[in-house]
Amino acid sequence: MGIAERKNRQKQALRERILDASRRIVMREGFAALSMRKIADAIEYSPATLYLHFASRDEIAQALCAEGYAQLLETFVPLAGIADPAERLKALGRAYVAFGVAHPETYRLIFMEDPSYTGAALGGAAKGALKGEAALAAEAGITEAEAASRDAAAAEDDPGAAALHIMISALEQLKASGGLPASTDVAVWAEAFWATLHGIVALNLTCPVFPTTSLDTVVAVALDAWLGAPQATRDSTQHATQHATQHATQHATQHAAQHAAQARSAAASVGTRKKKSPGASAEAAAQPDGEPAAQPSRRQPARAATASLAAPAPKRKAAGT
Amino acid sequence: MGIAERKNRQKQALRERILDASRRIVMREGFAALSMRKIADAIEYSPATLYLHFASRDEIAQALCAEGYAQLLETFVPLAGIADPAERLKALGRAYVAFGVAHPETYRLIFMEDPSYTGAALGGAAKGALKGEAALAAEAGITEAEAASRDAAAAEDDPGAAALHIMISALEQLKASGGLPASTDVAVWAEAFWATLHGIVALNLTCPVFPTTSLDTVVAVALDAWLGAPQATRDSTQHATQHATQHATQHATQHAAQHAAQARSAAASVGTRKKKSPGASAEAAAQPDGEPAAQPSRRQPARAATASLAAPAPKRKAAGT
DNA sequence: GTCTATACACTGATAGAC
DNA sequence: GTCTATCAGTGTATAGAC
Repeated sequence: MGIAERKNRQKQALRERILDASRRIVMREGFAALSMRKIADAIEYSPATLYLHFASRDEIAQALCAEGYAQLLETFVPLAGIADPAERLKALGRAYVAFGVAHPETYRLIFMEDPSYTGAALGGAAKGALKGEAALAAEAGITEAEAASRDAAAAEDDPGAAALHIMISALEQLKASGGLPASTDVAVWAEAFWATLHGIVALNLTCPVFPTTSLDTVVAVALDAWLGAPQATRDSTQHATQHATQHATQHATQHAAQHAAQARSAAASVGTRKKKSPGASAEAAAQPDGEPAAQPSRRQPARAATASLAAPAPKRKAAGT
Repeated sequence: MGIAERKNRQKQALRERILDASRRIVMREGFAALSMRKIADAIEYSPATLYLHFASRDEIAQALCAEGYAQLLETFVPLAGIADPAERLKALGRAYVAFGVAHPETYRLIFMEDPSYTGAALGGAAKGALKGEAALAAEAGITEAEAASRDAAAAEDDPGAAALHIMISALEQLKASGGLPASTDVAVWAEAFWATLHGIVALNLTCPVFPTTSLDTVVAVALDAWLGAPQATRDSTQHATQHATQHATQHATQHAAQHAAQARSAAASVGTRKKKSPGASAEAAAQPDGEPAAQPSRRQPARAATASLAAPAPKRKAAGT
């Protein structure tokens, strides 16, 4: 069956080329600029060929989403080893925001574009993760290391669920160690916490005046609100929600940022897209390096100064112009 | 100059008709389905005519955004009268989420679609609002009633800034009355708080598995995290972030929901859009009532059960199919 | 089985005739 | 002021060549 295998390999290779080209287009021009014709031009095939490998543009987008989830998970995994659950959650939160800011197009695609995209890698499994598998594991006395390895195993199946798992188990441990009231509903708490992080990233990507000061400061305030001030033992202050806006959390932020930055070298994009430029796609395909040649974006000067990580957001609008 | 005035009136009338038709299309089929041709069909003019009143589709969208901001502000104004600043902030938070869930297409358009839309009504004025005008007012000893009337005055100019103002002044009062540490940076706190609310709404509109339980519960947890448990005086508990997940906050939630629901009668939408149906737009235009004839959406059965307010989210994807 | 060429029904936007 | 005709683009479907 060598022939069949070779054909299969070729098919997979073409599929990979399609995804490569798509990824490049999305990162260069934003998801809205991703068109079947553009992909076809980039890989030098006819548009119809794409449909032999993907049923629709949406399916390509979902494949890219799966990659994005895996990428986000990679950002989380090394942080799962942090001993203190509260610190671990904070590190995860910072890494989450850093990821969204460092890879705006990826984040947009995964969490802000379409429910079918978001659900693609966050379907039933994620629901299971939120519902209490972790709770059972924690109550059974599973160690952190064991939990981490189980997360890693689950990662290949469903990165989204795995990422959730990392957070949930930290939460369970925090609760078990008295860091949270026993009455806390872990699933609800986790969702609300996630929503906070998502809100910060989403507003940063969408709202021109957010944040007015520093993104790190906002993140620090949010983490303190949810997890208490860092160096206090959390029973010495009478109002744990606030205090210490920009203290010792800084180094951890930088660590997370570093990690996120290395996961994928700077997602740059074009502020003002060219109108026509025939052959631009072919040129892109010829470029061997997958990542873009950083082209400075000055869409919102205030933004560049305020975000600690490079986070240009292209005007994503394909259609005809 | 009676002739000129009449012409001006006619021009304004057509502009209004364009916006009316656009609003209807967005609420029926989602923003992505808003096309110039569809609007033109609805008002029975040629597509080119639209460009005499709006420079582009984006400009129409921005006009719709301005309406949406005003609508959101209307939801806030009556809540500005709540005496206790903490309760006021909670009511505002609940109203915000309720608004987003009740008017998903409006919310999407305003806060999740495009930075230029979000910035349209939230430009420099909002930045000013966050920067400390409110702080000065509060320190000068301005009463709540006076502040509210000033907000109302500002509303016509910039609803977005006015809405922010309402929140910021509540925050200032809370801080002044000792509800927050003196070291709190009000602008940062407000942004982080807003991000939490936005995250809840945005995930609810985008992520199929959010929330796994009840939206109200998640909101309650988030409000407690930021503002402390409701009936405690906020210094009796050693860890104020948690406690009381679903206690007495319920009646207030219902109040907010009621208000949001009355502001605009149920934003319904179409789950699976028809493929062609020539004449559908004209039919829509003929319908005198601006609001849609509720057409049940069963996109995500879990969603309908989980959200306490009607929140169908159409598959927003125009393009050709 | 793989792929291309062609076609269809759309999109936003514009030039120019009336 | 309004419309017709048109441009350059879109996702997708299908007939038919290899």
